Amino acid sequence: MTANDANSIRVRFAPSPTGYLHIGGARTVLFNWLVARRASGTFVLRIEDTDRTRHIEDSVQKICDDLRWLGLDWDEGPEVGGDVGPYFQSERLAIYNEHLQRLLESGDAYYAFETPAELDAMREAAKTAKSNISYARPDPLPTVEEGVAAKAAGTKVVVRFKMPGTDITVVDDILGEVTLAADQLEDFIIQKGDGFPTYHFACVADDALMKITHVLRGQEHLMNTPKHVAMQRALGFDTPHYAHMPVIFNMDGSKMSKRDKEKAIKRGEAPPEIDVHDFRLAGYLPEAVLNFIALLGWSPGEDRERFALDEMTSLFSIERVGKTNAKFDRDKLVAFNTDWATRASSERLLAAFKDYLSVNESSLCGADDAALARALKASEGFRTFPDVVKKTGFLFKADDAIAYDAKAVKKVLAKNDGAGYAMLEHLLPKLEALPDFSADAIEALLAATCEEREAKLGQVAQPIRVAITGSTVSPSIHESLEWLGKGATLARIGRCLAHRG
RNA sequence: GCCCCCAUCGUCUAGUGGCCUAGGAUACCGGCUUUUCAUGCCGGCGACAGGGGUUCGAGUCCCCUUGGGGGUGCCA
Repeated sequence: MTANDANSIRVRFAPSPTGYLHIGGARTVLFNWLVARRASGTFVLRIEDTDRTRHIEDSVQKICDDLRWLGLDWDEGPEVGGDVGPYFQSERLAIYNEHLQRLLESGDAYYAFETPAELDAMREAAKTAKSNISYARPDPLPTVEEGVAAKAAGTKVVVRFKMPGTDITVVDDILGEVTLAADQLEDFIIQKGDGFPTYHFACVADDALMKITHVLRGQEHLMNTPKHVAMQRALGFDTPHYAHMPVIFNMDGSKMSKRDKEKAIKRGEAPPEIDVHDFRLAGYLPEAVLNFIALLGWSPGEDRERFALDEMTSLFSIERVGKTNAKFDRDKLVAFNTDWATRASSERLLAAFKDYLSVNESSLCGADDAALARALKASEGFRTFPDVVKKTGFLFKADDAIAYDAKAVKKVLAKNDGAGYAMLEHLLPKLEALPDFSADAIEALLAATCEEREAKLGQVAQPIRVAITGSTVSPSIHESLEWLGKGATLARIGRCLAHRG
């Protein structure tokens, strides 16, 4: 069976280009992608750019980049094309108009002339009247001719879909049957005053025309579905399988919104990661992000929870997607990342680390692969990539660029009448005299020093650490010194001593 | 207001009438390992929202209440 068989599964992810890919959107893509790959079906990427006021430049590029970073590819869509394109809704206006005409001719849609202000007033009135429906269908309905004439005269007109007046039941693969009463369903706009279709209409037309068989989307779309089903019936389209997934929230129960970042900055806090790109910048592994978000609303059972994309693909099924909204627990994500980083091959880790440095325009970008790989190795057990930089960054700096952390200096060097400084003074000539500046030789020297001074290793190692890194964090002291080299080690200790007082 | 969806440890979840004195993960607490920061290992704390039914038996089925979420746009 090939992906083009008439009965094969086709799914889609249809973002609107309003910025980076949101982490919740990533979960939606993932589940769709999993359904497609599991069934050897087709995954379509479609851009819903029908709202010109919200369009943000470069969004499509960014979304594509984020998907690539996650390792989720698409079979049809931007950059790759396909047989049922175009895949940008803004390029499909002629197609929408054709189907809109059918609706107009069959009487399932009609022109409407209310202005936005008038509609606002109607909504207000409905509110005070405690009515379910705010839009009163005109009686008699405007004729097509009246609509065309009004348009020709330059009046902004919209087209509304005429709901059938019956209850509508949606069959959802996650939620089961959901019925909405006729008196809850009012006529809605399918073509805006600017001639663009609304989401409802474009989505229904495209899903049908692109032969989408399964629609997996967020639960916020559940109430839209009866409208979509009604249009499908009027248009003679098949209704695809629907599956509405639970929503992802912040730990405090609020929505995960891009605005959270600005709010946090205003409060002087670090901005939280919200978009996929944020997690990339923050030094997470896409494997960990994917693994973590897969578990938000889905579980394969049997207490299994660590798996890569290929394992997820064979484990996934819509039947096992839950109904309960989830909260995004960053602590657990960090734990997953730590685990994935520990288990990743050195090649994989190096590639991911270089990507991290690159997107952050880090000064370590210029370092060679061997040095970076060594930094990774020396940082084993790190949680996210910033930890690696924090731990090994001193190796990539000039000797005189080391800044001393005041707390570290006080605690390790200045305390006890400058015991740390004294230790450095004691150590400096010994290190200088060391013919072989290897980790083993350094270890032997430090061990001997401990014995002769009746000191613990920490009392010897910590002053050195602060002298060469400016902080109390580095890889093992032996490894650090060997790597730094004799010249830089002596220079830094000398400089540290000179800074005293 | 009206409509719809949901409800197991702080969090993510397993559980599809007896295997549940409710399992795992993460967080938290304690201990061990350790030259720093991490990691790792061991142990502990910790939940079926409440109330009615149904049944020999309910976390699992039904109803009500409460709580959370969503919809009610010329946004998607």
